[in-house]
Amino acid sequence: MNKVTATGNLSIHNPIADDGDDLHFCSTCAFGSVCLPAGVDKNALRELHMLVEHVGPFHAGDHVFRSGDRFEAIYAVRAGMVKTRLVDDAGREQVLGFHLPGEMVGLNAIHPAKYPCDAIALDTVYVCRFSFPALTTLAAKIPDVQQQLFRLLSADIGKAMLLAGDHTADERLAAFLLGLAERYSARGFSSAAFRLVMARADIANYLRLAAETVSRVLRRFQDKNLIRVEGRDVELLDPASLRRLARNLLPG
Amino acid sequence: MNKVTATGNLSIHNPIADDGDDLHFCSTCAFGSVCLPAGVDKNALRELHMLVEHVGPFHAGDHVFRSGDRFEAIYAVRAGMVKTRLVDDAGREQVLGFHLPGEMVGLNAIHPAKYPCDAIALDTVYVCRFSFPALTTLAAKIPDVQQQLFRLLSADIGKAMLLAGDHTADERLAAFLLGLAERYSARGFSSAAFRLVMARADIANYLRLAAETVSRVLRRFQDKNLIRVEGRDVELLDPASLRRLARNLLPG
DNA sequence: AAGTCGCCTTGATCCAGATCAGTGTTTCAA
DNA sequence: TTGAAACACTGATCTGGATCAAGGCGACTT
Repeated sequence: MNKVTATGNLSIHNPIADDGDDLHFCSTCAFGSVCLPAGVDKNALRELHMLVEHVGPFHAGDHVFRSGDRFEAIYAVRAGMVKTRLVDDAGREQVLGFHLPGEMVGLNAIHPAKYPCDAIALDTVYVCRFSFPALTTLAAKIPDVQQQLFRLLSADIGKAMLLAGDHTADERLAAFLLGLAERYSARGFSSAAFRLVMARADIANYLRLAAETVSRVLRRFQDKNLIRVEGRDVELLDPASLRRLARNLLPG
Repeated sequence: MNKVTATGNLSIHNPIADDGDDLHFCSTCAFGSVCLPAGVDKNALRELHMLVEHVGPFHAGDHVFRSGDRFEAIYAVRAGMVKTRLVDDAGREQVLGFHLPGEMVGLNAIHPAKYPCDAIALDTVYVCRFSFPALTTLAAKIPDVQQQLFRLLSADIGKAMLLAGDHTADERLAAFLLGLAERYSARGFSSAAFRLVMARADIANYLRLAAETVSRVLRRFQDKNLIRVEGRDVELLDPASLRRLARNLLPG
């Protein structure tokens, strides 16, 4: 995980004054390719950095934003894990996703112009806040920024559609574990072993399963030597077999 | 439905020379608000019209694009209905959506840069083709175009997420019928009675149900006087009750 | 170190919807 | 007008995963 110096709740500090950790973070962030010095116009780049506010820390259970809040900004997770969810009028929760460091949150709020879901910290979380009006202005000036936004939005449609398919509990869980592994790996963390920061109930809800089913399937995967589970820590012992299980549900 | 003069397969003609029917279509299209003369810059507007190619007709079963094709353009349906689907390596189909006149197809292809799904005409279909590179260039110049693209993309994320929820067959079907009604109504068609252009099997697949279940639920809805079904024609007799059934699954 | 609270796991039972099997019905070609 | 094929409906049975019901197992308090 990124080590981030605590700076008090909701503190905002100038990113340009930030230290090496921040640069390391940016290199793995969803906006990294455009945030980091490339062939891009230097002034424009400075503008992108100017509009980023570093916010945090949030603690487990804190809301980054709430359903119904007016949409003003999208967020990149800097550290920790964020869960998005909606709660229907019967009070039932529906988990929409988990967001790792480097991933964006809030893209689904552009259309309704209000956040359509809650974003909740699962552990200690730091985020980058991108004012959306400022970002669109910048996007009109820097083609790479616009492209990246289109790509991020489009990718989310694809992800959501995959999850909507009808798949067995085994397929879903295998795909979930591999998906996490791949995302951790893309951000520079280990893809073989990682921590399930969220509760079993959250995993279950996200995958549209019962918590009991998640327990049982993890157990079964362990018995077949596909994984090793110990509490919230997982190790993928046989990614190839998992991939075979999940093949109908993985991107591609 | 829009009456469109047949012009031969894949014919392309200059939209600026188009007749009144096209204008009527544009007023109900997803891009209508930006395509049609508003307070917008006239030259820019002309550019948007310039980059639109009218393509068609496609006939039932024809592909508008195929999975794996290089992504170059997004499409607005002008007339008819388009189904998007993917086929996994085991040959099983997964229906991703149905697209009515005025709706966009292909937004989920931006990220992978290849179409991740097939788009197939369900009946006689005409589309507007928007070259994506041209569109992004234009979006950088006209804020309304950029905004509209962001909104369309964001809205699709929300739709896909709702479908991913776990819901009973009754909820799904009620929401499906109401959703269609609302979309037809938004495009200027009747919301009380319309035709299910797609086969029962497609509806079932889209809703992750068996075709038999769709039959049975429609039957049950009819017995409860919620709808009247006759072949592929439906009439919504009691939208209020349907809405109550579907409340956990409808936007909002 | 004992109690409490939040998970997590395991076993037993149940049920919504899938699957299987068979029968109409519509469409359309010749 | 007949035949064939695709589609739609209905009934009987089966099943994956939900639900119900108990424990177990840390991680904090006190």
